Amino acid sequence: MVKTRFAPSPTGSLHIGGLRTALYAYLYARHNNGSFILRIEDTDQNREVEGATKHIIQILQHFGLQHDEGPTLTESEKGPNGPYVQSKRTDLYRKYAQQLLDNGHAYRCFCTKERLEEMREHQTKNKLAPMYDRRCLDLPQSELEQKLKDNIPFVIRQKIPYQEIKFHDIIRGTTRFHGKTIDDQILMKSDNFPTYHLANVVDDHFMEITHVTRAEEWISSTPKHLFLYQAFGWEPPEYAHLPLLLNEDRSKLSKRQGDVAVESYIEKGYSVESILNFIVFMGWHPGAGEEREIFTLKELEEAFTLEKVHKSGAIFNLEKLDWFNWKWKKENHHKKLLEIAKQIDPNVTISSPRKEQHIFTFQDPQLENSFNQMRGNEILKHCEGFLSPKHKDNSDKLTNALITVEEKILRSPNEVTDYIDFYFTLPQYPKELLTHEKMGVDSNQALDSLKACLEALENCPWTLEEITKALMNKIQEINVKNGQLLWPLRSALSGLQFSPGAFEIAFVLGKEETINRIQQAITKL
RNA sequence: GGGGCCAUCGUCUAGUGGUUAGGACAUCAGGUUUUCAUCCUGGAAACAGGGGUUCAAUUCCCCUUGGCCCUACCA
Repeated sequence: MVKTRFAPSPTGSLHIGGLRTALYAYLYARHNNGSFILRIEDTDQNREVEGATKHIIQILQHFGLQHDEGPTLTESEKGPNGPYVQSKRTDLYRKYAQQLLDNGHAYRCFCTKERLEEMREHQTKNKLAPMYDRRCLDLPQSELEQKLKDNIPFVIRQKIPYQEIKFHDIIRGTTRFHGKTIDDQILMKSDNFPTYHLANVVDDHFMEITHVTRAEEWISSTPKHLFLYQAFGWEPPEYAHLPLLLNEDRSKLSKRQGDVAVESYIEKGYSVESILNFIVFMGWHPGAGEEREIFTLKELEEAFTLEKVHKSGAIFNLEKLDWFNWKWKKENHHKKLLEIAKQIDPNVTISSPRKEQHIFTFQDPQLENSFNQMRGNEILKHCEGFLSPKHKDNSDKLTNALITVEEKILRSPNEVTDYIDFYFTLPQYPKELLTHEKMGVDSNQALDSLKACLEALENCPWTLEEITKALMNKIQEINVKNGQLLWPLRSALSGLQFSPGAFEIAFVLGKEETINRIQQAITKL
């Protein structure tokens, strides 16, 4: 059975690259009806961040990447091969470190950090590879015993065999290394905690991991791990080294050059689906003949194979994420509106002048009202967190206002305040805004048009339909082009260069405020 | 310095020993729309370079170049 694992260290919020690594491991396990394990690698006590483990579990859960074995939110664990937190397994690592010592595959090293530093400095200066010089490899028995008796701190180093080693990687094929180029790795630190290399091998073995999926940066450590498997006489797992996620300048994706915390993308309003789709395609593609652009998690589970993962890194470019997010939200929003409309009025007529845009015509204006109310609530869900308090007071007005900027909110919910503020406060604007040369609106025309609007709206019942009808009739009556009347009206009502259409704005503002704004504009001209 | 990995439009990518090298995002132009957006149509845009192998190479091999990763008592 296939068994994969995600093994993060709890050093802070989950990195977006880490999420992708987890996703690939999860998908591969599910694709093969295997299991997916979460293991916490907290062997560096200095870097551990309080609450990070919980945070990681929550994020994985948020994305639906349920693990079959590992720690849980209730601080218990599930699975037969626990504990799944390395700091609780230290006895195991000590036992196997001792075994390595006994078999001559490892040795104690008493060198101080200062000496190691000096040695490295010297090597670098002489253009040599910085590597441990094995001074402590063959310490005479008496000296060794004396140092132990004196309680001199030591580490345990792996004795790397000076021989060639090759291994197969599912993504990259065969790679060769020579032992002579590999440093004698520290396996146990002087605080008696293991390093990644030892803990990782021991755990993967006892947790029966069949496929190790991890980032490319681990390739050069793989021979060390393989030598360890050799020393223990264990069967190594299959490896798949994943391509890196890159900064704009092609270096490894880092905090310094942008946001890498998964959490912050969730906070910014990116949906689970869009994040998942975005990251899964940075480094993988199902191959020829695949035309779907957006996958559900289930569909990904079916489609995913490690063989189709790419070799080269991918630049983490947010433009596409924005597109995924918007596309997904839009589709879902319109699906939902369709549902709601049919629920409210089974006889509703729906026309679709454009792709994924619908015009709903209800039998009864009363039904239309309740539909609009629900529609507004739907939009509100997308932007609630970004709404400024001063817009929250008038709920009817808010609902209608939101509907007029629906698409824009789906695209960037965080800008909702900018989109709707003009409904609540008329911006200061120059009188030039009311004119438009290309459309044939000079200030005389603007004045005439606005006065005509006043006439048209004076006795107009205040529904969107009636407002539209009244103004369009007026346009015919005074014989101007649409834009000649509608441009000055729209700009008078919004005070903005760009805004929703004049009819909708008038409807949202209400009769009194509409007339008021038109009159204000007239005094400017 | 040593070791390793990688290389198709700006970005994510499809693809093949013979293709007009395909798609998406971004971008540009035109159209629809009272403005912006949306929507529709169209355009520009890539096989890093040099050698082989071959009738034929973007595809296979080698070299060069470039980028990246590792080179910690971090993972």
